[in-house]
Amino acid sequence: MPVLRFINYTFWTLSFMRLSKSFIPTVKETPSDAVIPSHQLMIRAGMVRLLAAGVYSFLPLGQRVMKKVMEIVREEMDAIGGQEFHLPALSPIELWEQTGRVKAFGDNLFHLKNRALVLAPTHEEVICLLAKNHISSYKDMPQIWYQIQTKFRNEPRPRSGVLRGRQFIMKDSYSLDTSWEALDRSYDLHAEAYKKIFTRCGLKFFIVGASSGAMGGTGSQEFMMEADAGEDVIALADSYAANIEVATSNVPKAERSAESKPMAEVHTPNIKTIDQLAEFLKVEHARLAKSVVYWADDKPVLVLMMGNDELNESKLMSVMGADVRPIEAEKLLALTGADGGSIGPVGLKGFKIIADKRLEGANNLVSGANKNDYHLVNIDLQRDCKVESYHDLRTVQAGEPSPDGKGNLRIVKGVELGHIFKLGTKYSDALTATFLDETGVAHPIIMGSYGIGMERIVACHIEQNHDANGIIWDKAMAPFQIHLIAVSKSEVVREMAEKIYTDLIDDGVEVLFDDRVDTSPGFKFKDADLLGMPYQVIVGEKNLAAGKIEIKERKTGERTLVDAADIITKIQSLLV
RNA sequence: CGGGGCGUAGCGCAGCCCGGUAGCGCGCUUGGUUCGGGACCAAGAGGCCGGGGGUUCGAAUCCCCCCGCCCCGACCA
Repeated sequence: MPVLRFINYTFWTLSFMRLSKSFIPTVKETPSDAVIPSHQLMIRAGMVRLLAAGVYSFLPLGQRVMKKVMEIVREEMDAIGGQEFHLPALSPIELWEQTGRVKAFGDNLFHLKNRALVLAPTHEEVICLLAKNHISSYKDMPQIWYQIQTKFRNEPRPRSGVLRGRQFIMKDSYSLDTSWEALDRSYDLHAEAYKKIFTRCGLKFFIVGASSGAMGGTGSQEFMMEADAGEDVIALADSYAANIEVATSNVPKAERSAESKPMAEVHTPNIKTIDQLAEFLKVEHARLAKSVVYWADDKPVLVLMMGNDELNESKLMSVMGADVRPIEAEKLLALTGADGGSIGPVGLKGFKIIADKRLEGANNLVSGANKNDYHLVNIDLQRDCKVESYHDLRTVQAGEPSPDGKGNLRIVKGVELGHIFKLGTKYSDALTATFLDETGVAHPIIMGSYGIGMERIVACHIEQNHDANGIIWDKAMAPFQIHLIAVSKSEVVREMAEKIYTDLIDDGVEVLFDDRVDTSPGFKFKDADLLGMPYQVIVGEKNLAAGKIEIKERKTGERTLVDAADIITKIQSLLV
């Protein structure tokens, strides 16, 4: 559509550029600070430069790619009825105090010294405030509000280039609904839009069940890309995928024996670990109830885990509805009279006691006697102590059977591209954002929130699409579709290349023209592969003498000779 | 925040152990020769050796403090 293309480069951005006049500072050597391919290549291709830890300048080429991604995101958000906003980065701190998130974000929130403002790390509060002031009737909903805007988070350790920065661009959207069913619809619309966005961006991704963490709410899913550089750990099976924070598996429970034997105290000198204990007492791990002691906010809680099962802090946090942290060794001694290896549930006073589901109803168990170097054997959790409740609290391990019965779990690392949350009424309650229903009764607005990391899409695309020579852009993401190279500075070559350049511009084709005169052919080819446009159009003297122009596909390396007269038509056919 | 590494020309690095006032490659400038896979020759420009303090006749080099960057961990919508 020629008209759209016209709009494209008139109002949006120039769709053509001469390399001789552009600022695209490519570098030959791999920067020593960069470890992962996307980071190395984004620097080498002149897309970004570091300004401070976790803070990057986007240079023209990088900015073009970001704009491509933003356009895709805009189109898909608009398609589900989203309305674009631009909310401020500066935000009054009182607003964040009202929702308890000054504390929740802690040091991760940037505070301003000379005003009572914070730099917004996300925008639930601002959205909710707008809703509180202007949404008053069920007739005003549903709404989907979004923006593509810079977020600030004081990450303790930025890393992996733009994958984890202290400042980054996020597409964040928020749904406002009158009911939980309506929230489900808004949530599903987002899930579908996200699938389209990541597919259009040429990313291989998968969706996992996730923890809501400090965002609060009733459910969430993450859109992940498998990558060693990732910071999330994912459990995957044939048809199951979940963040390790919430992943479950079909491991067997500790069996309850028919007979509960009498409990007895056993001297276990110098036994510190579960493995030593199992060896010393000659019992299997399923008979051991390991005690792990945490603070849940300021209350001590003893958690019983089977054998060597690892306690999952995220799960514990959800169960307790509180911040959790391991208890200090001295405090533990003071409260129980024993050290870490000898703690148990029997006769323990002042502790909330919960246990992993694997131990539910078990008997003839071994646990600490709350006396150093002593354990109790034949504990019956129903008979001998008060376990308040059982929950899934363990961290799954690779090789365990999938909870849906299909295959075994494998554990992979992933990068979180997007995250969608059913928030519910957490923010509308805190800020009293209510609406009146058909009968005139007030209810809190039901919210959802949804985020996509823009830089992550770009970096992940490069992680998945590169080779030893450089980036390999997908057409949808490429800053330019065509990298036109005038191989030599001979008159005929230059004239032909110039003609192709202007013809492509007239046609609305995005073209980067390597018109540099004092640069050797090899240098131009290396740059072209590094920058990674989908097609290179190579105008060289010998081919041209035979009336031919070469097209090289970056992805396959495949070269085609085309009659000079047909070159524009040929290029057009490639870009359909 | 804990552990480790690094900071010397725009970039990548050597020199530091063993103190004597700075070097290599790339890039850059000028001239010339090249022109299909990061060309060659010649002549140049460019550094408060991250900052401060100390030791010493003398510090890039040894000692102390600080700052910055990277990696591992902790943390993380």
